Amino acid sequence: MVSIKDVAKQAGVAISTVSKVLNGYPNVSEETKKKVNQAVEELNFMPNTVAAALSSKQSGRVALLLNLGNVSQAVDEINMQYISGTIGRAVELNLDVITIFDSMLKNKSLDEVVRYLRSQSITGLIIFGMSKEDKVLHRLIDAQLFKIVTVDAPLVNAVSSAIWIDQAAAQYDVARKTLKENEGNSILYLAGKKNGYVSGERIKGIKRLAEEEGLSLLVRNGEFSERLARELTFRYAKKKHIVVCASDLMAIGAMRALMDMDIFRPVCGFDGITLMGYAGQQMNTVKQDFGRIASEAVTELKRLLDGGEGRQIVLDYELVQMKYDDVLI
Amino acid sequence: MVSIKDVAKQAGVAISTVSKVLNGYPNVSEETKKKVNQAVEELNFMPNTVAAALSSKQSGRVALLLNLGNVSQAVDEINMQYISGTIGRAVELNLDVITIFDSMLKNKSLDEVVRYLRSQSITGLIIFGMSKEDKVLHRLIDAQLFKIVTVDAPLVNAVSSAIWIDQAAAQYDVARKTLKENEGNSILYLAGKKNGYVSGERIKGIKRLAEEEGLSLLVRNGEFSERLARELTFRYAKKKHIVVCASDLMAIGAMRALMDMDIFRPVCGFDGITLMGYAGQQMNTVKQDFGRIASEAVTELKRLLDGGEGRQIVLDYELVQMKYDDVLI
DNA sequence: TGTTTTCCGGAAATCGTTTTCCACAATTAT
DNA sequence: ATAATTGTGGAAAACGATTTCCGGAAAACA
Repeated sequence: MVSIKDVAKQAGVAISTVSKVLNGYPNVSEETKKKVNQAVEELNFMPNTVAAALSSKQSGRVALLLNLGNVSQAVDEINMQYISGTIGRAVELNLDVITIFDSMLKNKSLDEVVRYLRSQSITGLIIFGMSKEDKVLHRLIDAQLFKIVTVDAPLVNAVSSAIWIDQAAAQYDVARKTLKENEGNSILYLAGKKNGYVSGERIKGIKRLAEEEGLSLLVRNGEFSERLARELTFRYAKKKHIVVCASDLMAIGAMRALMDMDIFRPVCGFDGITLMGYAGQQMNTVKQDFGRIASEAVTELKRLLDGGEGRQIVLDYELVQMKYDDVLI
Repeated sequence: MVSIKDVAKQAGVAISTVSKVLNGYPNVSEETKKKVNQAVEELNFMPNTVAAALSSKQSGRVALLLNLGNVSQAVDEINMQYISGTIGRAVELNLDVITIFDSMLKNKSLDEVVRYLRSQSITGLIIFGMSKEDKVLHRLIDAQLFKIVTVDAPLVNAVSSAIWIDQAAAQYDVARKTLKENEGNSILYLAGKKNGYVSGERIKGIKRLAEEEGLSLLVRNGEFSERLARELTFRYAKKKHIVVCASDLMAIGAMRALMDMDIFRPVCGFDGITLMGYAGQQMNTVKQDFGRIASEAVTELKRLLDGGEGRQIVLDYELVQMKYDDVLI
């Protein structure tokens, strides 16, 4: 394997000089740079990222932490977009990505998690979809031992950034649109996880709408479960209701229940997943571009790794209607 | 960070001795082992995998190569199962996993790919869903520079194993079952990719069935596309046909087309993805356990890395009918 | 011309392991 | 008792980078 040593020999310079050129340090003359770069070309040299990671604690090894909480095909789609978005951008920024699932961290103490990450020379993390209850992750962020970007969790400090879309506003918007299109004055809201950050925000949004418009509002906890949404709809949905759901999957469950009950009332969802096209009925939903969110998260993490300060980033969303033709491939 | 050096000091032995204990080498007395293990406990030591990888070219860094060819939510489900299956098992076997998408390898020469893998200290690969046309990957396997496990591609040599299910038999079985349940004598077969290994095998299976049963068989290429399956069904499906599809997604497209045409004929699919539950009609399909396949692939790769010889492994499958209740979460 | 400053490039230590080789002690064989 | 064998642990050289520090040449200043 061709190493930096071979490049140095070929270029007739010292190893350290090659390293400097490669990493764009100052104090290297143009002439020397040229020699080195030429040698790199000739030898087809590519630096060993493992050695680099060992040597400088800086070299970008990054963990992607996914919450596989409910495994379902709907979530699969979202997670795949997270993963491909993350890895794609990471390659562009020369970061190595290790994918980790929350299940691998279960029953681990903070100490063990830190040790595991350190043993992998990981210096940065991107955490997707973490819940309020996850004590270990919270303490991990608090400890400020790693640069962290959270997605959909408002946790910011000196070395951690947070990326999200304004869930409350989005929920408000999509429900309001559905309402206006259908002339109702009563809402059944099927919420997500009790302890989820996004769920809480979405509830705020729907409450604001109800207040502003003077609507009656019935909130039930659907745990992001299609089955539960179905059951809750059977139990609580009245003819007057517009059913607003905290996720597309729940919206599909609700819609199916309504169809079984021969009640034809509007339902709206949240996420913009493909499955919505198969729901049998066109619905409003909030489309989040998960790939872009992931890509932004990586970009932000890179900024943190380069010494940037933690901050919040709010991304935009889009209201769409999804039907079969749109999702057909 | 606590290193092997600290452990050595704590245990009152040499660094090399600690390493030997950790890696289970012989020529270490029980007493010394005990001392070392105790020190490891006390210091909460965890070896730095990066340093290990650098030092011994053996230390298990493994790449997971995914073909994202058609991105669709159906494939997302499959890929997520591949990914989680791979990573889950890899953790158990102490392997690091780097996830790579085929798109990252596009337009790269064999040399570049090899260099990239080497620069990452990757010694083993698992390749999911590769096509016959992929010259670079074929040459990569031929070169025998890396231990490789292919899934659904019959490429075996001294250092590469292949894992698959018997696609021909599975296609034969599921079509035969559907046929027997419905008393037809004519098949419209919507095939997958022209150059896919699995597609070819499945065609063999359906041909054998047609021969054995004396059925008329019309084969059309559906490219694993739901849209194309839909169009082909509109164009070619006759009342007498049973429509056999090389994937669930195509089966859904075909089923929808039939419904639009008010022809009610059986359709069968292949894969066993969740989306089948939303098709509106219960269908036969072949259920492949992708998570298990991935897990077996990792196990096999580990065997190769430990010096095992390349071989073939054939996994089993299951015929199922999928309906909404089964997929509801 | 002599002194200071700036600019370049190299030598060497370091990161945390693995692995080879060697020395010593303990055991066995002669 | 001496020689040969074995078992056990340590010293030290890798692995391939990064990074600190230092010395000499060139440029700037006096």
